[in-house]
Amino acid sequence: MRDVAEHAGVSVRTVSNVVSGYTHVSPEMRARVQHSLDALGYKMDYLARGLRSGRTGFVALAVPYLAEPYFAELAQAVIRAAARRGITVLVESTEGDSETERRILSGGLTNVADGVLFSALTLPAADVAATPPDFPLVMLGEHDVGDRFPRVGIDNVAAARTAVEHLLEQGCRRIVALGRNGSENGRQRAEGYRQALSAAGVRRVNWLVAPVKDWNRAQGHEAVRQLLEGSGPLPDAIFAFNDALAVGALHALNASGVRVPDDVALASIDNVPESAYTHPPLTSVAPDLDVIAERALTLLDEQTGRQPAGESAGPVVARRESTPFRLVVRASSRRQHTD
Amino acid sequence: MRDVAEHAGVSVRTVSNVVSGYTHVSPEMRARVQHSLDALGYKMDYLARGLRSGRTGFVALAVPYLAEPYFAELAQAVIRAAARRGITVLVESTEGDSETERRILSGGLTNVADGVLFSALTLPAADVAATPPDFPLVMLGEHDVGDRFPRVGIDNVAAARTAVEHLLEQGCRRIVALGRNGSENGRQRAEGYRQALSAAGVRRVNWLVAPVKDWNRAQGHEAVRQLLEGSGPLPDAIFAFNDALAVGALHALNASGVRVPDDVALASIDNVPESAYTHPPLTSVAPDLDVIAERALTLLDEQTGRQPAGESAGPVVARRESTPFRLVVRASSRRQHTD
DNA sequence: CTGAAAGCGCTTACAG
DNA sequence: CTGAAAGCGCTTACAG
Repeated sequence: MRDVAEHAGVSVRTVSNVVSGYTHVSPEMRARVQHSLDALGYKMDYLARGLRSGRTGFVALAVPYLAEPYFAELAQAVIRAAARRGITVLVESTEGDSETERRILSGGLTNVADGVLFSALTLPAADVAATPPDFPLVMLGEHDVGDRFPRVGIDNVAAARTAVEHLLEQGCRRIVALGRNGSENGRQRAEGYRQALSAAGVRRVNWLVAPVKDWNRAQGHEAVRQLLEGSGPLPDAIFAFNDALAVGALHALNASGVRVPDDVALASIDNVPESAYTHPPLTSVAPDLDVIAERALTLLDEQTGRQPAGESAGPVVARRESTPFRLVVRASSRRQHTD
Repeated sequence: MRDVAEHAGVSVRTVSNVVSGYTHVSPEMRARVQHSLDALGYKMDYLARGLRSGRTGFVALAVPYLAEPYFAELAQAVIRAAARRGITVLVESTEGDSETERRILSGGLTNVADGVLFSALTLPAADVAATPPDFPLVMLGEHDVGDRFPRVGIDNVAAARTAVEHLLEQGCRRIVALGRNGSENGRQRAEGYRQALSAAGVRRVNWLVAPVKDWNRAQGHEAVRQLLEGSGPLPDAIFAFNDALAVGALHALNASGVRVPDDVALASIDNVPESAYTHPPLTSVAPDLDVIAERALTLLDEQTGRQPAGESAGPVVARRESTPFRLVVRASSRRQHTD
């Protein structure tokens, strides 16, 4: 920058003003500086800027498993939304490790990022209450860490209820839930499941499986395999807490020659791209990831811009933002083949 | 850091030595400093360190589509490998945009990362030759940008040949290739396909589809749907250039009631997790992503540590590293049901 | 509208 | 083995 200033015969202040898009620079001055900028091939060092200004232009995104389709999609959506704002995303994959989650909460990413978007899995709300993070943070998904920080995601109770209501409409009555209510996420989806059954006056089969942490294909497969090996009566539908579990379930069903949806219908939540290509394709509740990403970034901005003139250094007003979702009906649940 | 120094009654130099793990510090001094470090809750500002030392501890990874399972897996592997070295990964998704790729090549990520791992899609080798990047760079995958920079990935010719040889062993003779040879990646996989057929003395059907850039489920589905609608004779096998295309192909096959593998066998490359759960499960060539990530990081390190005592500021010795792969045989190609 | 100068939090020759 | 000091590339009151 000094070189540029010399080349243009101005002070570094002026160069800084130009590259930062500061308004009060005369056009001819701006043109002259721009010329030198180009001539010397100047490239802003964002780190140095960050050191001085306290802002880096980075946002960190921490997810449990980047390779799980849902999180990969989410990350993609966040990167897209961030790019629109000219900010770069730093992706961290916690691998479901609670130590890593705790480290992130205590600011492990924070001197390199202006804020963090955090999709937690195991983090106890008590920890958050004990040592509240002192940096801009927004939680993604349902994991509950108390209400000190905003959270954005779909209304899981409603999403689960929607999926189960759909199965009921198809005539299913023995609907099993595949997942587990050990996490906040699980509790909410289980609650939606119960609500739908109660409202319809249908007896709960209430059969819950799969460890809390791993809502993946392997767990879904294993759980349903065991169900099929058992001697009990088959359910006539499975509501999986997410698509990964549903894909695993479908695999077990297909392998055993159980017909989907005729013998057992299937519906779940996430609507990952893969679900449109399974055999049969999966009915799933689709969150709008672009909206989630957009809102999350906005809520982060609002925290960054804190500390106004007055004294209002109070805690962030926690908000629970429920983003829209829709049910995508596919063959896995379509009993009466209407189309 | 100054505060810590004061608290411990030493100079900042000493504090810096301690936190950097510099060897020549007396144990008692180290202990005293450590005590102050803990007492004050010191946290290193890596940006400031980077500004001074010229190294940030970040590595950038640029992939075409983060949400494509293969790239999500790759990113996960790179993040894991980087974590072992104490470095953080910055993930960029180019969305297959050549402008973005060019920007990355001209150093768009470089003042924030010590080096970049780049899985390019469209970047012309000529561009790279014209303005060779002046930062540590290693190319991932087969995209050819000339030999100024190391490249790591599987040997695609061999991988494709392996898959096709396997189909031939199953008795298939009319083997169609699903993909396109417009990219380097495509050329190599097409070449492997040809080699396998020639070696077996089998006539090429040589039927190539799907745009260069989008080897995804939708393209695979569409291409095979059109094939099935055509009046020509059906192939007895499809070799898809990657799993995403294969998943799409399988979807079209299943929808048309074509039996896999009995009518048409199917094999591809990537072995993404999804492929173990399709119906039937997909035969695929599995690259070892952990090895790729590990080697890529090592090759980056070697470039960073350049400029030895002597004058050898010559160009990096470009190396083509071929990482191991193995064929995972699943039901989609198993003609004689041996297990 | 523009200059001269301090400082963000570190590291690293240079002395001792 | 440790100190005092310069400087990485920026931004930003403070003057003018």
